[in-house]
Amino acid sequence: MATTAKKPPMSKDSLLPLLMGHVLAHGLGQASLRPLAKAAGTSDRMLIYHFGSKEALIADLLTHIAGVYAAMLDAALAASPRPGNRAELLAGLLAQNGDPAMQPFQMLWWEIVAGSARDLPGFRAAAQAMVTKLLGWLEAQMPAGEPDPAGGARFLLTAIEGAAMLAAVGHPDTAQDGLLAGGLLQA
Amino acid sequence: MATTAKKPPMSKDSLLPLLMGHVLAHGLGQASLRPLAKAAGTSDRMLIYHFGSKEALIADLLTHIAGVYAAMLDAALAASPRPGNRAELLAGLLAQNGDPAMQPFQMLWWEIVAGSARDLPGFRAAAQAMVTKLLGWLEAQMPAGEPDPAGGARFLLTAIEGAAMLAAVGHPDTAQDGLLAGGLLQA
DNA sequence: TCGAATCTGTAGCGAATGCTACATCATCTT
DNA sequence: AAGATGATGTAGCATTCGCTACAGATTCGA
Repeated sequence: MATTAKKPPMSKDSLLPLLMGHVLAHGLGQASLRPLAKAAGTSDRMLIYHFGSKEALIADLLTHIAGVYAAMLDAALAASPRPGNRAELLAGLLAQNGDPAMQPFQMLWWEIVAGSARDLPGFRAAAQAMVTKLLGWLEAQMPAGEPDPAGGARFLLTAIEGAAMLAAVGHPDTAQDGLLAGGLLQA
Repeated sequence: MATTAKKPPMSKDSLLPLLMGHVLAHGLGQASLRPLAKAAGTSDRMLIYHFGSKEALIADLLTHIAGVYAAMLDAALAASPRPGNRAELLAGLLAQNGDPAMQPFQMLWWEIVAGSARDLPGFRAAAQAMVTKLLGWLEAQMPAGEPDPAGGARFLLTAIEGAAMLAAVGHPDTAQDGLLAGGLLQA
């Protein structure tokens, strides 16, 4: 009689989005099996069954997150008009990074960077995938008439990531000022 | 008879350098009381006694690390000649960041950034202190005749941190290429 | 239909976690 | 000398950790 859905068959693919939600909300550092399982509506027992180990779960989860990120960029690329110049592109990127909706993703990103720096299993690959994707997206978004789109995209990427880091440590204006002084932004 | 030193009185100040050594070697994420105590030649019991709680210990440790970092920059400032131009300064900074001896510090740095992004107690303050110190150091190191040393320092800081992040995630050349394309480095 | 393979729940294990109770020892004041 | 104060060791507690053993349940092919 009850409206409870009986059999949505559980699988990695059905679990990963729920796990991602928990990790976005609470961070990777505090991600232990029982809370993760609770967030996904299962038990730690099942997580181990499907993923084999926590280490494998985290690795799978990171690749899934990288995939979601890539899809987001693809959607953004299809939706947004090509900016007219570098400053406009950079300003848009900074605004998007600063968007509160992006904050959980940003916080997760720094945990991935830290894990990548320590070469924890799965972290380096996910971080590289996301950076590579972002770099490609940037090249595609470079304004028409750029003499060196690849180099320009790499330049912007470096600036964006530096700005994101400074924002993360509570120097929100420092990067803005620097990019203005460097002529990458217009007042 | 034995040459064992009996009473070096234990204190926060005597413990912090040893704790820092352990954290540089193994990371903050795996820093639990018993291993930390072992590295410092004590017991978890004593760490709690001196610091009150693990949370307070970590906060004290981060402040200490920020102080050590500041002292390192002061020493470097006194020792190094003023570079002749921005590209020279930037190249020197990138080389220093890439130095293998700096790698433990870099890995720790990303953990601090991640903690700061999540606003873990003590992390934001330590990160801000270090960034502020580095920014001041950069301003003092800006080549003579710079029209806007403060803005230039912020610009370089953004670039350096972006480059460091890209190196941490296994894109070691991307930032280099970008900074070349951006005219901040000379080939 | 029936056996086999695939799922899932319950219960728990051994280790590690942060922290505490209690007793002991050293030192310092009066 | 006597007591007070601070420092240290031993032992343990309650909780959480990743993971496993075991037993039902379910599903699917023969």
